[in-house]
Formats: sequence, C-alpha cells, structure tokens
Amino acid sequence: MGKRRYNSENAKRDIIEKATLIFSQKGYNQTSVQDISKASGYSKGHIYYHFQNKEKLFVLLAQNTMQDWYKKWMAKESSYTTATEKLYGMAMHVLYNYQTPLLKGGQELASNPASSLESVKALHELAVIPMASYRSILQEGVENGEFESGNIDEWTLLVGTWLGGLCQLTNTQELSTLEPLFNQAITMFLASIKRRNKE
Amino acid sequence: MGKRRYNSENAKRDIIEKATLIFSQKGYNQTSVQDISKASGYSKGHIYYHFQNKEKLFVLLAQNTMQDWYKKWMAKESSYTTATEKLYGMAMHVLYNYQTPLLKGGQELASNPASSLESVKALHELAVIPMASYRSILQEGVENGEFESGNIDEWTLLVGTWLGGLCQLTNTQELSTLEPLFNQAITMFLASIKRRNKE
DNA sequence: AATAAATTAGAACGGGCGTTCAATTTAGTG
DNA sequence: CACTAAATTGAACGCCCGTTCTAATTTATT
Repeated sequence: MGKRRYNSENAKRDIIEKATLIFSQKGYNQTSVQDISKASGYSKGHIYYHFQNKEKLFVLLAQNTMQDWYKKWMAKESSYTTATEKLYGMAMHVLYNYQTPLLKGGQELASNPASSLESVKALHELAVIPMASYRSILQEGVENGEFESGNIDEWTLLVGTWLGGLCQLTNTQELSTLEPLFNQAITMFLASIKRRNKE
Repeated sequence: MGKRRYNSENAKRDIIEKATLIFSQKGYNQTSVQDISKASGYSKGHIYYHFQNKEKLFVLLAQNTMQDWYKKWMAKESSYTTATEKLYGMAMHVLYNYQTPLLKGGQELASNPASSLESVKALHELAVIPMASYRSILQEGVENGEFESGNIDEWTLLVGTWLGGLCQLTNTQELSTLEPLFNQAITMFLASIKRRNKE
C-alpha cells in the first residue's frame, strides 16, 4: 500500500521552464502548445498530463514569476536602510527582474472574453503585488519623515506607471544601459516628494 | 474610355471604422477578419477586395490613427505659448487621443516572426512620432530658458515612458478621472527640469 | 435595353490551433 | 517474473483562422 514514487517531476519542471521562456518571448496567443512541446522535448499530450490546459498553465507560470519577483525583493529590501534607498533599489529590482513580456501575455489572456473569469481574476491579483510593494516604501518614507506627507495612493500609481513604462524599453535595449534612466526617474520622482529640511 | 466612378468608398470607410474599433479592443491576434466582417456588415471576401490582407489593413489603421493624433496635436500646439503649457497640453492630448490598445496590437504584430519586414518597419516608424513631439517641446523649453539645459534625449525617454505607462490605466479607468494623475506627472517632471530663477 | 465593369457575397481550402484519447512504454511492488 | 499503476506518446478531432476563388449582383455607360 506504500505510495509509489515515480518521477515525472523532471518533465514538469522542464515544461515549466521552457514554457516560461517562450511565453515571455512570444506572448500568450502567439505561443502554441506545440511550441512548448518542441522546446521541452515532451509531447503535446504529456503537457496535458501535467496541466489542465494552456490557460491554467500560463496563469501558474505568471504566479510563479511574480512570487519569485516578490520573494527576491523581500530578501533584498532589508539591505536598504532608508525609503530613499529602497526606491532606488526597487527600480533596479524591477529593471532586472520584472518579466514585462509575461505580464503582457497576461493582458492578452485577460482581454479575451473566452478566458475563464477565474484566470482573469488570478492575473489581476498578481498585478497588485508590485503596486503594494511600491506603496509600502512610500508609506514608510512618509512615516519616518523622509518624504513629505501627501497622497500616497497617487504617488504609488505615478511611480508604478513610470517604472512600468520604462520596462517597455527592456524589449529593445540592453538592460544595463537602462540603469541610468531608471535611476534618473527615481531621482526626479524623489525631488518632488522628499522633505526639504527647514534651515 | 472615361473612368467609371462607382462607389465602394462607403464600404471601405465602414470597414476601416469598425476594424479600428475592434483592433483597439482586442488587439491584433485576437481580432479575426470574421469579426471585422460581422461588425462592418460586409462579407469577409469584400474586405479582401479593399485590402491586401489583415496585416496591411492593420498597418494602415495604425498609420491613420497616429497621423490623426499628430495632426490634432499640431493644431492644438500653437494655442500654447510656453513649453511648460505645451507639456501639460500634451499630457491631456495623450490621455484623450493616444490609442494605446492599437499600439499594443502593433507590438503583437511586430513580435511575430511571420510578419513582413515592411509592416514591422512601418510600425516602428509610427512609434517614433510621439517621441519626436515630446522632444521638440523639451528642446524649445531649453532654448528659451524655461528649462535647465540637460540631456534632452534622456528627458524625452523619461517623459515618454511615463506618459506611456500612465496610458495603460486607460484600459481600466474612466479617462476624465485620470486627468489629475497625468497633470501631476507633468508637474513632478517639470519640477526637475524647470530653471530656477536666480534671486 | 444591352453591355461591361465594379462591387459584393459566400462557399471552399489548407493549415494550425487547443484538446482528447487510446495505446504503449516505463518502473516500482510482491 | 508477473503485475500494476504512472508516465509518455502520437494520432485524431473539431474548430476557426486567413486567404482565395467563383459566381452573382449592382451600377454606369452606350
């Protein structure tokens, strides 16, 4: 009666790995299950042995990716002492870890009326995660007096959209060349929210 | 021997109109020629009477849309006297006239290896238009002393990506509610590039 | 009224898609 | 070694896509 332990986890891992890569490169609609099959070396049928369907597979990958992004940020965050440092750190974290193209795939899926509500909802919840991270930094900065008091939700949207917009450039430019740009955005943003010392 | 003048221009106009709408709503891949046929009331075959194929049709629409955007801006621009005013005006112009979803469709098309190089090139040229518009405002501001002298190309990218990022919000929020946000972005941006008067 | 060209519809095609399913191989168990 | 369940394949299905083709209809000119 002992549980048998076979091993299809290698296969599953391979599929996940390759699928993440291809979805990132080509988006959701333009990635076929056949593409994933070919890249992973497993048959189309086997993909359906591990995953219910293409949609569920994508959502899982998006969740994994975002979770990874968030965990890595949490690990890094404590190494910064001020909210200001955290903002700069976040900009770099976004530049190097945010999987813009995968998120783009999410928009494709979400905008398709045929997609299950469940998946759309799941993806929507993912999009909230980075915003919450930005918000918490801004909040902290206001509370400890680094930043002026102001409309934190508005600031969150502003910094979030700016970083999101900048990420579009990652499609066409080498990441490292974008560092100054990301930093400059934070510098400009900070210039408007930093508390100016009374002298 | 005189040229006959029939009238299928109504049909063509209808198709263009509906196709623009649907491409904007659903993106490139998820819009089928059948969708356009149904919405316009003309047969699939007739669409191919007017347009070579789906790809060319899309490129044409994108060009029309961008041309329209640019013309409208040119018409508006002269009503602003300072570069500062122009930036605020541009933000509103982008908010209300930039067809983000259509541009998204362009990215889909461009990222498909099967797309013709010609189309990809045409779309790429379109993406340059708004950037050039931003740049010219910044240039003007520097030249007439409104703005500090600085790296204009970097500023262009920064303001461009910010407005582009903000535009993503137009998918989910009422345009008019976004006005303050767009204005706030410009205000923050200006705070960093405006020349401070010597006193 | 006849004609020829412009316009439109609709059926048909080949292909690729996501998905299902039956059959086969693989590997642990007694 | 036989047995059984997991793992994996590959063919098959039905669907919708972009596109083409042919035939019908409308329209302007003669």
